[in-house]
Amino acid sequence: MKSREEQKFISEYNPDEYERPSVAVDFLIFTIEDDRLKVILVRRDEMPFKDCLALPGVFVKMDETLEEAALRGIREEAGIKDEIYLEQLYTWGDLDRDPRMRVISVSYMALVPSDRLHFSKGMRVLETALFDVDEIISGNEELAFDHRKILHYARERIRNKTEYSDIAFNFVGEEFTLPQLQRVYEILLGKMLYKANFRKKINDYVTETEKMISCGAYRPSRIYVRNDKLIQ
Amino acid sequence: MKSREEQKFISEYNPDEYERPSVAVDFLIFTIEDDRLKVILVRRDEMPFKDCLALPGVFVKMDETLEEAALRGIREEAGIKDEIYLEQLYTWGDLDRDPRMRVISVSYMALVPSDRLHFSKGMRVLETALFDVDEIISGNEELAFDHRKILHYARERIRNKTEYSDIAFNFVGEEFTLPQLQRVYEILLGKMLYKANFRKKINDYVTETEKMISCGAYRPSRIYVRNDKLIQ
DNA sequence: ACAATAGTGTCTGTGAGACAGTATCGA
DNA sequence: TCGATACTGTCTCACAGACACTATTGT
Repeated sequence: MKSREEQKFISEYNPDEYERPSVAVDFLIFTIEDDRLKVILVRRDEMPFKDCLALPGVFVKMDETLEEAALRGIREEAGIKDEIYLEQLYTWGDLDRDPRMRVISVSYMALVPSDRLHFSKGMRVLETALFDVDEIISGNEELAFDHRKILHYARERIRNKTEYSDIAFNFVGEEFTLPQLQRVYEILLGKMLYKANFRKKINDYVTETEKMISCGAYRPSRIYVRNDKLIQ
Repeated sequence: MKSREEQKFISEYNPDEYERPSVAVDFLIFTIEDDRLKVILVRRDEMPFKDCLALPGVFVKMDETLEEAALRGIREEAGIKDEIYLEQLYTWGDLDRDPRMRVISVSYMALVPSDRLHFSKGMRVLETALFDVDEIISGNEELAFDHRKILHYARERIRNKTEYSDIAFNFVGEEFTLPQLQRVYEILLGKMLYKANFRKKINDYVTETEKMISCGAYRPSRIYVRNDKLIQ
């Protein structure tokens, strides 16, 4: 039997000698559908939190990076082949996150246009579907683990970054109209915007094409592309 | 021997059955000293990267949260008793970060006024000292692991948040003069500021006191405090 | 012609940046 | 009185916000 001092030394400096937490990656796949910000959630088919909604996630394997683990899970869950916007959000390490054992979760968020999503129901899950983010956050339905908190954190991050970055572009395809893009901004910011001001603001980030599109009736819109897509 | 399919199933869904990475917390303790942004680094006394500079860090114990692990390490390393500004930065999970084994590192940064630091040399370390951040980042000295990348990331974060938040206040004490605070902003942003403009900008966040202070010679400065400190 | 959506011109207020000026100390 | 630092007033210009206006389609 080792002395208490030796034990302390070992547990602090030699990670081979003491218990390790599990490391998971949870991912928030956001999209815009029917004029609402939505996120992919799964309904759990096992304990704990059976029948509850949860963020999809995977455990990190020894031969993959965190981002690779996230992409693997996202590909499985949402059937996305192409390149997508992926950003590490935050790492959650509370002791009682998971009642079974100590799990540290690194959360990633992906922003995708809705037409790129093709999800199939995953294993050990009752359903996989898109849910209205605001309704889930302020609703009464119980979410598994600390996933409501994570979703709330991500929602704030999106709102903030919409103000000072161009992440909103990730919700539209390569080609888009300015009314479409403005609608995305309005949904993310939760407020209406003036057309003229919006166009002045994003003018430097977009380039007009020759193409027009009639979405429904009335005057058609001009199709634009992102500037950096052109430069490449 | 289990079948390949069974193996896959287990490795994906039952974290008890497969190998886990180690989880560490690395912390960047920043302060301002001699008109420079500085960070606490240790010189390693063991392999790998023996004699190299490294960020201080600890392995996360099973009975402490990530933030508790960071605070424990910071208290040991920098002798800080009081409450300090602490912010999670990013989680680094590349496969070859540590040549010995798979280590996932959650990085935290702390911002402290220099008069609160009282560091003693830690165990298994040759020295613990403050280093000029810009010199380390652009210098030639080898840093252990991916710690130069982490330091660079933190430096950018500080610069960005100085623009749109009040984190700079964490480098001064409870009481401060506006010339002192302006100097902090200038160091963090890497550029000179106009007195009048600076004062207009921060006017809403500070409250003047009756006290004055003569730092050296010439006209003394008025002492200010943060607004939220007064409200509490 | 009219309804509905796409797109533009312009006024105003706010705030950052630049700089000149005044105030108060020690020597 | 002078040098050095603390502090203030104000001009300019860019830009976000608000709103009115014109343009182009389908019915």
